[in-house]
Amino acid sequence: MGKLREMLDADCGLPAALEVMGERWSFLILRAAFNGLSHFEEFLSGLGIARKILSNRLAKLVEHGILERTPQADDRRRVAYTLTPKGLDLLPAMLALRQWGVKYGLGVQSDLVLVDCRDHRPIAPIGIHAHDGRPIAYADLKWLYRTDVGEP
Amino acid sequence: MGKLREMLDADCGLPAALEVMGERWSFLILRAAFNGLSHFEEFLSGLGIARKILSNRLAKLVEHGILERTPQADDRRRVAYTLTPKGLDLLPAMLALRQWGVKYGLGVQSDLVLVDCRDHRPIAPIGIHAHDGRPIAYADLKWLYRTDVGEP
DNA sequence: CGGTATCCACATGGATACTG
DNA sequence: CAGTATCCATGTGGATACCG
Repeated sequence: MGKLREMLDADCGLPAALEVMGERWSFLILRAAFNGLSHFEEFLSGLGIARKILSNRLAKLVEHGILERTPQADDRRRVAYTLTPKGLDLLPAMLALRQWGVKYGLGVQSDLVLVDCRDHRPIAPIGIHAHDGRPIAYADLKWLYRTDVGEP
Repeated sequence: MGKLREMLDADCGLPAALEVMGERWSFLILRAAFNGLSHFEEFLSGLGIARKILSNRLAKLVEHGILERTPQADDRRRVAYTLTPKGLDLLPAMLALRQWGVKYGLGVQSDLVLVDCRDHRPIAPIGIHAHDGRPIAYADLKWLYRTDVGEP
Protein backbone atom coordinates (compact mmCIF):
# COMPACT_ATOMS: atom_id res chain seq x y z
CA MET A 1 0.00 0.00 0.00
CA GLY A 2 3.08 2.12 -0.46
CA LYS A 3 2.88 5.53 1.11
CA LEU A 4 0.29 4.29 3.52
CA ARG A 5 2.86 4.40 6.27
CA GLU A 6 2.51 8.13 6.32
CA MET A 7 -1.07 7.74 7.40
CA LEU A 8 0.40 7.17 10.82
CA ASP A 9 2.02 10.55 11.14
CA ALA A 10 -1.04 12.41 10.02
CA ASP A 11 -3.51 12.81 12.82
CA CYS A 12 -5.89 11.59 10.24
CA GLY A 13 -9.29 12.29 11.67
CA LEU A 14 -9.57 8.76 12.97
CA PRO A 15 -8.34 9.60 16.46
CA ALA A 16 -10.69 12.56 16.46
CA ALA A 17 -13.59 10.37 15.44
CA LEU A 18 -12.67 7.87 18.10
CA GLU A 19 -12.60 10.52 20.76
CA VAL A 20 -16.38 10.60 20.55
CA MET A 21 -17.32 7.25 19.11
CA GLY A 22 -14.52 5.23 20.67
CA GLU A 23 -16.39 4.84 23.90
CA ARG A 24 -18.18 1.57 24.24
CA TRP A 25 -21.71 2.91 24.50
CA SER A 26 -21.53 5.66 21.92
CA PHE A 27 -22.24 3.47 18.91
CA LEU A 28 -25.01 1.64 20.72
CA ILE A 29 -26.68 4.91 21.63
CA LEU A 30 -26.27 6.04 18.05
CA ARG A 31 -27.85 2.85 16.78
CA ALA A 32 -30.73 3.35 19.16
CA ALA A 33 -31.15 6.88 17.84
CA PHE A 34 -31.26 5.53 14.28
CA ASN A 35 -33.91 3.16 15.56
CA GLY A 36 -36.05 6.11 16.47
CA LEU A 37 -35.40 6.25 20.19
CA SER A 38 -35.16 9.79 21.42
CA HIS A 39 -35.91 9.95 25.14
CA PHE A 40 -33.68 9.36 28.09
CA GLU A 41 -35.75 6.56 29.54
CA GLU A 42 -36.06 4.89 26.16
CA PHE A 43 -32.32 4.70 25.81
CA LEU A 44 -32.07 3.63 29.40
CA SER A 45 -34.36 0.65 29.19
CA GLY A 46 -33.55 -0.10 25.56
CA LEU A 47 -29.84 -0.37 26.13
CA GLY A 48 -29.53 -1.48 29.74
CA ILE A 49 -27.00 1.25 30.36
CA ALA A 50 -26.40 2.91 33.71
CA ARG A 51 -28.10 6.27 34.18
CA LYS A 52 -24.87 8.05 34.93
CA ILE A 53 -23.12 6.71 31.87
CA LEU A 54 -26.09 7.45 29.63
CA SER A 55 -26.25 10.96 30.96
CA ASN A 56 -22.57 11.41 30.37
CA ARG A 57 -22.60 9.93 26.85
CA LEU A 58 -25.63 11.88 25.72
CA ALA A 59 -24.00 15.07 26.89
CA LYS A 60 -20.83 14.18 25.01
CA LEU A 61 -22.72 13.30 21.84
CA VAL A 62 -24.62 16.57 22.04
CA GLU A 63 -21.45 18.47 22.74
CA HIS A 64 -19.90 17.00 19.61
CA GLY A 65 -22.92 17.87 17.52
CA ILE A 66 -23.95 14.29 16.83
CA LEU A 67 -27.20 14.49 18.73
CA GLU A 68 -29.38 17.51 19.31
CA ARG A 69 -31.10 18.07 22.59
CA THR A 70 -34.51 19.70 22.27
CA PRO A 71 -36.94 20.17 25.13
CA GLN A 72 -40.50 19.45 24.02
CA ALA A 73 -42.77 22.44 23.47
CA ASP A 74 -45.71 20.89 25.34
CA ASP A 75 -43.86 19.43 28.29
CA ARG A 76 -40.59 21.19 28.91
CA ARG A 77 -39.47 18.43 31.24
CA ARG A 78 -39.53 16.09 28.29
CA VAL A 79 -36.38 16.18 26.20
CA ALA A 80 -35.81 14.66 22.79
CA TYR A 81 -32.43 13.62 21.47
CA THR A 82 -32.35 13.54 17.70
CA LEU A 83 -29.67 12.91 15.14
CA THR A 84 -28.07 15.90 13.49
CA PRO A 85 -26.79 15.69 9.90
CA LYS A 86 -23.37 15.07 11.41
CA GLY A 87 -24.81 12.18 13.34
CA LEU A 88 -26.63 10.81 10.32
CA ASP A 89 -23.31 10.83 8.51
CA LEU A 90 -22.07 8.17 10.87
CA LEU A 91 -24.44 5.61 9.38
CA PRO A 92 -21.96 4.24 6.83
CA ALA A 93 -19.34 3.71 9.51
CA MET A 94 -21.90 2.05 11.75
CA LEU A 95 -23.19 -0.21 9.01
CA ALA A 96 -19.66 -1.13 7.94
CA LEU A 97 -18.92 -2.19 11.49
CA ARG A 98 -22.18 -4.04 11.76
CA GLN A 99 -21.68 -5.85 8.47
CA TRP A 100 -18.23 -6.87 9.59
CA GLY A 101 -19.66 -8.33 12.76
CA VAL A 102 -22.34 -10.18 10.84
CA LYS A 103 -19.91 -11.44 8.19
CA TYR A 104 -17.77 -13.09 10.80
CA GLY A 105 -20.66 -14.69 12.59
CA LEU A 106 -20.38 -12.62 15.72
CA GLY A 107 -23.45 -11.81 17.73
CA VAL A 108 -26.85 -13.31 17.26
CA GLN A 109 -27.97 -14.20 13.77
CA SER A 110 -30.71 -11.80 12.80
CA ASP A 111 -33.39 -12.58 10.25
CA LEU A 112 -33.71 -8.93 9.37
CA VAL A 113 -31.95 -7.60 6.31
CA LEU A 114 -31.39 -4.00 5.36
CA VAL A 115 -32.77 -3.49 1.87
CA ASP A 116 -33.24 -0.79 -0.71
CA CYS A 117 -36.96 -0.09 -0.55
CA ARG A 118 -37.06 0.39 -4.32
CA ASP A 119 -36.25 -3.18 -5.25
CA HIS A 120 -36.38 -4.89 -1.87
CA ARG A 121 -32.94 -6.29 -2.34
CA PRO A 122 -30.25 -6.23 0.32
CA ILE A 123 -27.82 -3.36 0.19
CA ALA A 124 -24.31 -3.96 -1.02
CA PRO A 125 -21.54 -4.52 1.47
CA ILE A 126 -20.01 -1.21 2.44
CA GLY A 127 -16.76 -0.96 0.57
CA ILE A 128 -14.15 1.23 -0.99
CA HIS A 129 -14.89 2.78 -4.36
CA ALA A 130 -13.11 5.02 -6.83
CA HIS A 131 -14.51 8.47 -7.56
CA ASP A 132 -16.56 6.97 -10.40
CA GLY A 133 -17.97 4.16 -8.33
CA ARG A 134 -15.67 1.32 -9.33
CA PRO A 135 -14.86 -0.90 -6.37
CA ILE A 136 -11.20 -0.68 -5.45
CA ALA A 137 -9.14 -3.41 -3.89
CA TYR A 138 -6.99 -2.75 -0.88
CA ALA A 139 -3.87 -3.25 -2.99
CA ASP A 140 -4.88 -0.48 -5.39
CA LEU A 141 -4.91 2.23 -2.76
CA LYS A 142 -2.14 4.75 -2.46
CA TRP A 143 -1.47 7.92 -0.53
CA LEU A 144 -0.73 11.03 -2.49
CA TYR A 145 -0.07 14.60 -1.57
CA ARG A 146 -3.05 16.76 -2.25
CA THR A 147 -1.04 18.67 -4.86
CA ASP A 148 -0.40 15.50 -6.84
CA VAL A 149 -3.97 14.32 -7.34
CA GLY A 150 -5.31 14.07 -10.89
CA GLU A 151 -8.16 16.52 -10.87
CA PRO A 152 -9.53 18.14 -7.78
CA MET B 1 -36.88 4.20 8.09
CA GLY B 2 -39.84 2.10 9.11
CA LYS B 3 -38.95 -1.26 10.49
CA LEU B 4 -35.61 0.05 11.55
CA ARG B 5 -36.75 0.00 15.12
CA GLU B 6 -36.38 -3.75 15.10
CA MET B 7 -32.70 -3.32 14.57
CA LEU B 8 -32.58 -2.66 18.26
CA ASP B 9 -33.86 -6.01 19.30
CA ALA B 10 -31.57 -7.93 17.04
CA ASP B 11 -28.13 -8.24 18.53
CA CYS B 12 -27.08 -7.10 15.15
CA GLY B 13 -23.37 -7.77 15.02
CA LEU B 14 -22.59 -4.23 16.00
CA PRO B 15 -22.21 -4.97 19.69
CA ALA B 16 -20.08 -7.95 18.77
CA ALA B 17 -17.89 -5.80 16.57
CA LEU B 18 -17.60 -3.23 19.32
CA GLU B 19 -16.52 -5.83 21.82
CA VAL B 20 -13.21 -5.94 20.01
CA MET B 21 -12.95 -2.64 18.25
CA GLY B 22 -14.81 -0.56 20.81
CA GLU B 23 -11.77 -0.12 22.95
CA ARG B 24 -10.03 3.13 22.46
CA TRP B 25 -6.71 1.81 21.22
CA SER B 26 -7.96 -0.99 18.99
CA PHE B 27 -8.61 1.13 15.92
CA LEU B 28 -5.35 2.98 16.35
CA ILE B 29 -3.44 -0.29 16.53
CA LEU B 30 -5.32 -1.48 13.48
CA ARG B 31 -4.45 1.67 11.61
CA ALA B 32 -0.82 1.21 12.55
CA ALA B 33 -1.00 -2.36 11.24
CA PHE B 34 -2.40 -1.05 7.95
CA ASN B 35 0.53 1.32 7.92
CA GLY B 36 2.87 -1.61 7.90
CA LEU B 37 3.85 -1.70 11.55
CA SER B 38 4.16 -5.23 12.81
CA HIS B 39 6.42 -5.33 15.86
CA PHE B 40 5.66 -4.69 19.46
CA GLU B 41 8.15 -1.88 19.84
CA GLU B 42 7.00 -0.25 16.63
CA PHE B 43 3.46 -0.04 17.90
CA LEU B 44 4.76 1.08 21.25
CA SER B 45 6.74 4.04 20.01
CA GLY B 46 4.46 4.73 17.07
CA LEU B 47 1.35 5.05 19.16
CA GLY B 48 2.62 6.21 22.53
CA ILE B 49 0.58 3.52 24.21
CA ALA B 50 1.47 1.94 27.54
CA ARG B 51 3.21 -1.44 27.30
CA LYS B 52 0.61 -3.18 29.39
CA ILE B 53 -2.28 -1.88 27.34
CA LEU B 54 -0.54 -2.66 24.06
CA SER B 55 0.18 -6.18 25.25
CA ASN B 56 -3.42 -6.60 26.30
CA ARG B 57 -4.90 -5.17 23.08
CA LEU B 58 -2.61 -7.16 20.79
CA ALA B 59 -3.59 -10.32 22.62
CA LYS B 60 -7.25 -9.47 22.24
CA LEU B 61 -6.90 -8.65 18.55
CA VAL B 62 -5.07 -11.92 17.98
CA GLU B 63 -7.64 -13.79 20.02
CA HIS B 64 -10.38 -12.38 17.80
CA GLY B 65 -8.53 -13.30 14.64
CA ILE B 66 -7.90 -9.73 13.52
CA LEU B 67 -4.15 -9.92 13.86
CA GLU B 68 -1.94 -12.92 13.49
CA ARG B 69 1.02 -13.44 15.74
CA THR B 70 3.96 -15.09 14.02
CA PRO B 71 7.38 -15.54 15.60
CA GLN B 72 10.13 -14.85 13.07
CA ALA B 73 11.95 -17.88 11.67
CA ASP B 74 15.39 -16.34 12.10
CA ASP B 75 14.98 -14.80 15.50
CA ARG B 76 12.29 -16.50 17.50
CA ARG B 77 12.27 -13.69 20.05
CA ARG B 78 11.08 -11.42 17.28
CA VAL B 79 7.34 -11.54 16.71
CA ALA B 80 5.37 -10.07 13.85
CA TYR B 81 1.74 -9.03 14.09
CA THR B 82 0.06 -9.01 10.72
CA LEU B 83 -3.46 -8.40 9.53
CA THR B 84 -5.58 -11.42 8.77
CA PRO B 85 -8.28 -11.27 6.06
CA LYS B 86 -10.74 -10.63 8.86
CA GLY B 87 -8.60 -7.72 9.95
CA LEU B 88 -8.25 -6.39 6.42
CA ASP B 89 -12.03 -6.43 6.18
CA LEU B 90 -12.16 -3.71 8.79
CA LEU B 91 -10.65 -1.20 6.39
CA PRO B 92 -14.00 0.15 5.10
CA ALA B 93 -15.22 0.73 8.64
CA MET B 94 -11.97 2.42 9.55
CA LEU B 95 -11.97 4.62 6.47
CA ALA B 96 -15.61 5.53 6.97
CA LEU B 97 -14.80 6.66 10.48
CA ARG B 98 -11.73 8.51 9.31
CA GLN B 99 -13.59 10.25 6.50
CA TRP B 100 -16.24 11.30 8.95
CA GLY B 101 -13.60 12.82 11.20
CA VAL B 102 -12.00 14.62 8.28
CA LYS B 103 -15.33 15.84 6.90
CA TYR B 104 -16.18 17.57 10.13
CA GLY B 105 -12.81 19.18 10.48
CA LEU B 106 -11.74 17.18 13.48
CA GLY B 107 -8.10 16.40 14.03
CA VAL B 108 -5.21 17.86 12.13
CA GLN B 109 -5.67 18.70 8.48
CA SER B 110 -3.57 16.25 6.48
CA ASP B 111 -2.23 16.98 3.04
CA LEU B 112 -2.29 13.30 2.19
CA VAL B 113 -5.18 11.92 0.19
CA LEU B 114 -6.08 8.30 -0.36
CA VAL B 115 -6.31 7.72 -4.10
CA ASP B 116 -6.95 4.95 -6.58
CA CYS B 117 -3.51 4.24 -7.98
CA ARG B 118 -5.00 3.69 -11.45
CA ASP B 119 -6.14 7.24 -12.00
CA HIS B 120 -4.60 9.01 -9.03
CA ARG B 121 -7.94 10.42 -8.05
CA PRO B 122 -9.27 10.44 -4.51
CA ILE B 123 -11.50 7.57 -3.53
CA ALA B 124 -15.20 8.17 -3.15
CA PRO B 125 -16.67 8.80 0.26
CA ILE B 126 -17.62 5.51 1.84
CA GLY B 127 -21.36 5.25 1.52
CA ILE B 128 -24.37 3.02 1.25
CA HIS B 129 -25.13 1.40 -2.08
CA ALA B 130 -27.78 -0.88 -3.54
CA HIS B 131 -26.79 -4.34 -4.72
CA ASP B 132 -26.14 -2.91 -8.19
CA GLY B 133 -24.00 -0.06 -6.98
CA ARG B 134 -26.54 2.76 -6.97
CA PRO B 135 -26.02 5.06 -3.98
CA ILE B 136 -28.94 4.87 -1.60
CA ALA B 137 -30.15 7.63 0.63
CA TYR B 138 -30.84 7.05 4.27
CA ALA B 139 -34.57 7.50 3.68
CA ASP B 140 -34.64 4.68 1.14
CA LEU B 141 -33.49 2.04 3.57
CA LYS B 142 -35.85 -0.47 5.06
CA TRP B 143 -35.63 -3.59 7.15
CA LEU B 144 -37.10 -6.76 5.75
CA TYR B 145 -37.31 -10.31 6.93
CA ARG B 146 -34.88 -12.50 5.09
CA THR B 147 -37.76 -14.44 3.60
CA ASP B 148 -39.21 -11.30 2.02
CA VAL B 149 -36.19 -10.13 0.05
CA GLY B 150 -36.50 -9.92 -3.75
CA GLU B 151 -33.90 -12.38 -4.91
CA PRO B 152 -31.34 -13.98 -2.68
C1' DC C 1 12.85 -7.77 21.44
C1' DG C 2 8.64 -8.83 23.55
C1' DG C 3 6.90 -9.12 26.94
C1' DT C 4 5.48 -9.55 32.82
C1' DA C 5 5.18 -7.34 37.40
C1' DT C 6 4.05 -3.63 40.16
C1' DC C 7 2.16 0.69 41.62
C1' DC C 8 -0.88 4.40 41.16
C1' DA C 9 -4.39 7.72 39.26
C1' DC C 10 -8.45 8.09 37.25
C1' DA C 11 -12.38 6.58 34.15
C1' DT C 12 -15.95 3.41 33.40
C1' DG C 13 -19.82 1.15 34.71
C1' DG C 14 -23.54 -0.77 37.64
C1' DA C 15 -26.88 -0.09 41.52
C1' DT C 16 -29.60 2.62 44.07
C1' DA C 17 -31.51 6.73 46.04
C1' DC C 18 -33.00 11.33 45.49
C1' DT C 19 -34.89 15.74 42.96
C1' DG C 20 -37.38 19.39 40.19
C1' DC D 1 -39.17 12.47 32.81
C1' DA D 2 -34.57 13.59 32.97
C1' DG D 3 -31.55 13.91 35.29
C1' DT D 4 -27.87 14.47 39.80
C1' DA D 5 -25.63 12.29 43.96
C1' DT D 6 -23.36 8.60 46.08
C1' DC D 7 -20.98 4.29 46.65
C1' DC D 8 -18.26 0.70 45.02
C1' DA D 9 -15.94 -2.67 41.93
C1' DT D 10 -13.39 -3.19 38.10
C1' DG D 11 -11.03 -1.50 33.90
C1' DT D 12 -8.06 1.62 31.64
C1' DG D 13 -3.89 3.89 31.18
C1' DG D 14 0.74 5.73 32.29
C1' DA D 15 5.41 5.00 34.40
C1' DT D 16 8.88 2.24 35.64
C1' DA D 17 11.39 -1.86 36.63
C1' DC D 18 12.53 -6.42 35.51
C1' DC D 19 13.20 -10.81 32.59
C1' DG D 20 14.24 -14.58 29.12
